[in-house]
Amino acid sequence: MTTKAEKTSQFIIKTVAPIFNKKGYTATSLNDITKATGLTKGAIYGNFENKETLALHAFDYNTDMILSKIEAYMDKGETPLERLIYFVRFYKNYIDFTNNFGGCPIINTGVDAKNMHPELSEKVQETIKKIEGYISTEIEDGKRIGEIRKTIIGDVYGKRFFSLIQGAVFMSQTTDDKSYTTDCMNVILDTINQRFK
Amino acid sequence: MTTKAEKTSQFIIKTVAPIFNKKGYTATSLNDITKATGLTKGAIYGNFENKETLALHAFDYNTDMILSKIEAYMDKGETPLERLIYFVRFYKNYIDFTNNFGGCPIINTGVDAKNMHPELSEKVQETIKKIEGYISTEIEDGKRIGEIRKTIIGDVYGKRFFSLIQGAVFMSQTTDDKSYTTDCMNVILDTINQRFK
DNA sequence: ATAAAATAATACTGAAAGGTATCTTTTGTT
DNA sequence: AACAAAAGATACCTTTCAGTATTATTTTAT
Repeated sequence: MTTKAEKTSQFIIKTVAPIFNKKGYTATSLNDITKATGLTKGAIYGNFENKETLALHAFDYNTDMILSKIEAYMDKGETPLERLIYFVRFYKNYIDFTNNFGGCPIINTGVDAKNMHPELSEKVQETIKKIEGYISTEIEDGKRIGEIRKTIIGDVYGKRFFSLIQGAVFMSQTTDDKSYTTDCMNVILDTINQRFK
Repeated sequence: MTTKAEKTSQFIIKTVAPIFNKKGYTATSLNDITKATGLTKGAIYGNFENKETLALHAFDYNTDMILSKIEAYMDKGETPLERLIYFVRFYKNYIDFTNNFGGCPIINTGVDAKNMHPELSEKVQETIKKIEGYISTEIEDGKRIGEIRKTIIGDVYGKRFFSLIQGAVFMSQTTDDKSYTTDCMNVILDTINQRFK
């Protein structure tokens, strides 16, 4: 059973998540929050200890949304190599997806929280490691079943691919030019086809 | 002749530039500015119309610093291909360089200004185009003198390389792990050696 | 050296910030 | 339907915010 408070909390997080993502922690004011939710400060502080706690929940909400979507995409593949390819394909439409809530939360929060908010910054780093793990795990699994060359090191390509992905996403979202992501994802797919098999 | 005011203005910009870079526009307060400079609000507002103008000058200061350093590096090369290689080598030490003033201003300001400050965001985009131009110009020049294959398109590799560079820089600076930039710059250098000649 | 002009310090403003204590309303239980 | 408990609204707190008008102090040119 979900209580009223639980539903309100979820509603607040969901409503506020894109605002924190767009404006960053400091620039998002309690006024922004009450205006967006239609609730008063009393309601907000009844459900969350303070602005910081709410921001942490908002980041979790955003990342969970992305991670579950990645996983759903990868599940379409039946072998490690196929799952890896679906992972890359996911990022072809990533910009359209994240534009709905103000851009990539990893980049936005990563930059916003660095130097400003250690706890939030830590969460970003964990998310990065998790997504890199998606890549390296599939590579190592692919090696084990003979689908991917033994010379390909999962960790190396996890970091390398994710660097290119995040770089392309940053460029696309700051210049409003989708060609960065589409081209770079094709580069990754070519690399996989030419060197991984 | 440089007047007192011009020197003070320059001092303020120089002192405040890393603060804006680290904390972002909104999170940087007038109190931060007066404390860092040792000056009072009267002095700040005597030299700058408002906080926004100061932030714009601060961004220009940061980018000019980087652009001049890139150009100095590229000047070491005597041919287009050599200059391109020196360009990439520059980014091998980029993290150590930008750590001194709180990270890459293109990434930091790009994220901070997007959705929040159109004029600053425009400046970031111009800087991106400028640096991509460094890459594509050398490629096209290299093609002209027969140093680089005709099939290599400058614009394409300008965007592609800079995506990987900025991605690696983002990863290195948010995870405090220099290996992203060192590995990715090696990847670019390998690509140049194997496909450009 | 001095007067005029430029520059910086002081003291202040109203607005907005995050947060809280208290009162009111809504909810679930009997 | 009545009541206790939970949830939300109101009104207020202190602090900090960007910005300014005025006063004091340096510079600079004569």
